[in-house]
Amino acid sequence: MAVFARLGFHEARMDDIVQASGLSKGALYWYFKSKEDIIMAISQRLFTTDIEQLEGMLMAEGTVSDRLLHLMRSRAQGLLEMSEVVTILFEFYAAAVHQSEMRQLIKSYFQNFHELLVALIQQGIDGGEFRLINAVEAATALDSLFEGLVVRWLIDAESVQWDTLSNSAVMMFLDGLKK
Amino acid sequence: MAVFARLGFHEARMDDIVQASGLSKGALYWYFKSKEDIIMAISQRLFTTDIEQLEGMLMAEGTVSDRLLHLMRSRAQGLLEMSEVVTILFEFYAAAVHQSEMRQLIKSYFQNFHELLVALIQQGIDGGEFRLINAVEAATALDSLFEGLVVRWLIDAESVQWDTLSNSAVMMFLDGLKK
Amino acid sequence: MAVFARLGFHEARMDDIVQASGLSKGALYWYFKSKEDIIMAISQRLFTTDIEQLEGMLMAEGTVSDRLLHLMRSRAQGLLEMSEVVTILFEFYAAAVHQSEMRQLIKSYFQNFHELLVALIQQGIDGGEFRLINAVEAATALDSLFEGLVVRWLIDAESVQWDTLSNSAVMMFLDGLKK
Amino acid sequence: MAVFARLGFHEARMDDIVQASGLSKGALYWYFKSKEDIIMAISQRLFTTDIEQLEGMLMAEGTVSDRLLHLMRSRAQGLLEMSEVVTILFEFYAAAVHQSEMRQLIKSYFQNFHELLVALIQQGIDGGEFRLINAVEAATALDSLFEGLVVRWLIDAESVQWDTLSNSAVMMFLDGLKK
DNA sequence: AATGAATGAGGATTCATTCAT
DNA sequence: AATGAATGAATCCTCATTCAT
Repeated sequence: MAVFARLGFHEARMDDIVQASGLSKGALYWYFKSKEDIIMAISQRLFTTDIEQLEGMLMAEGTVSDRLLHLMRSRAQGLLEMSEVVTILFEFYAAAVHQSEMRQLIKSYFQNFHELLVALIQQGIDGGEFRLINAVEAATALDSLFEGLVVRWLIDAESVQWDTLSNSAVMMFLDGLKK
Repeated sequence: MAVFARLGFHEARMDDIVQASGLSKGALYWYFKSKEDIIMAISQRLFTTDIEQLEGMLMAEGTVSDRLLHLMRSRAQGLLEMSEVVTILFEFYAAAVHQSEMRQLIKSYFQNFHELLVALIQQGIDGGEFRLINAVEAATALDSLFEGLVVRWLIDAESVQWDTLSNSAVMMFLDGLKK
Repeated sequence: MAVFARLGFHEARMDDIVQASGLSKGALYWYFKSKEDIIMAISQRLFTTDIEQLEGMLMAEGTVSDRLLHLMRSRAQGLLEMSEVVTILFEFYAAAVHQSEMRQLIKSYFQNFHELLVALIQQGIDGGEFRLINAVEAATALDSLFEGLVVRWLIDAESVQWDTLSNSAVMMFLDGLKK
Repeated sequence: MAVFARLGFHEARMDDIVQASGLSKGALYWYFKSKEDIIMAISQRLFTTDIEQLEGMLMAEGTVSDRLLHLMRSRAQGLLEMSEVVTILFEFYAAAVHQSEMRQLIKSYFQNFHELLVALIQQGIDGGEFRLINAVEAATALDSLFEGLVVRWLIDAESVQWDTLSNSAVMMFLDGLKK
């Protein structure tokens, strides 16, 4: 992951990975049958949702707004922790456009979050915390808001201050949903 | 652009471009000194803002909300019109991570929109249409919302219905800004 | 051909061919898309019968025996002239076992000679020169006699003296056909 | 042998042999020190003449013609019995061209038969069954006839009907030798 | 301005063989 | 005797770029 993050999928040479991994060329190919295979393995790790954690959110205490805020903050936290490595994200997105396997994987990843958001927002509506909005559209918007912040951050790190933004941006949006 | 959109930057061969362009190999190199050069030329075309159009927005009639809505809709419209070709977007983003020239270009592109949004939102605040919010943060959020929709759309076209979403998602958000 | 004859298909490196041909690596691949392709091209040249020459035999003057003898001698002559290169023959035969394209080619090559022999022998029977034998079987035998001499010669050059053998061996056989 | 017959020497991987043999990689290398070594071991088995059987021929009852006919038929029988595996023959011949050890082995194998044939034919001459021909040349021709049938058969199985041919072809030839 | 044959450094992959266990 | 993970030299092929015409 470090090698791909540093050089990109195409510029990264198998020799770079050999060196970084401490494996021999043969050993690397013993574990992964091709460069492509390594990329797929990484994507699997990167785009696998911790479903239990998500479901925990659904059951958690507190207002829906608070929980959504918390969810976004913890996702932001996750990104920051692996910031050395997230730069590959676009490589995966780019690959997804041309490879259906990759596309499926990322699609599912997106959908998992999306479904959680829909469920949470519906809770908010049912519980009288939110107005009678379209939960699916609201979830898509919130999803996109987050995804867009990630994009902006990757292109121009300084333009996105996670600590303040993940609060204020999401709160602004949630304000629009509230009664 | 069509070739790159179809194959991606790395998979696209100069011979593919030669064929698609109807030029000879020599002629292609007569006009562009390298593959890199073609990519930069495309990026220049893709990430150049029509400043005048943006400034027109600032002066236009109507409520700020309406104008923001209109802006988002026309950007969405623009994307849809070149949907054959937008799939290269991630390639450019990926390239931006490793090449400062590309990064600068996209950064500026983002910033142009961002500044317009800041100005518009400030108008809204000053005119009493919006609450006393942080205009920069609100603009970043709105920016990101749009950018995120694009990402989701590219990965999973069906999950983003531009015609309804660019309305409702943005409106939801704007509701959060309103008094 | 020289390279393959010297080293065999597998031991011969593309670099050897590059060197022997005076081409650059790129140029070699410009003309032949793979090593396989070169081998197929050579086989095409090697296993292409000069049909006209064969047909000439059919019309020629003289007894059938004389003409058969002459045919065998001229085939032997042909082999000797390219003796530097015939050593690849087994490589082609071995390849034919596993590749149908190669097998077809060699099969046709064999069949061309076979058909000529059948026709000639039939002439001999019809003209009263030969006994009432099965022309197809006789042709197969004569074919095989020649092919077997080639095999023995390639394995053990000294055991086959073309100048005397192509005479005496064939004549012995023809004696068996005569009235 | 089965693996080599199916794939050829070069295409056959040690892993293929490992799998086919049921041995582990280490065990395979415990018994054979290299791929080459396996090939040589197979060749030894394949190109070892049953000298006693041959000598039996010399002493056997019956006319020389009958015994020659019987010899050829039993060789043909032998080939048919291992027809799954004979396809490697060309691989060995091809190898013989470049490796003197292999060449020697096959040469000796050929010579054993050759010497038997010479002896038998000489018997025929001495016994008045055959004309006063050159026994060595006649033996070479008969050898070659058989070898050529094998070649034709391997390339185009249908063109050689062993049951009828090993009779008629050889008989035709023998007719040429008879008084 | 245009052509397209030629270049060759570079790179992913293979696979016979080894060796610690 | 047996295992199978590990080795890395060797090889085919690619493809952006050049340049004589």
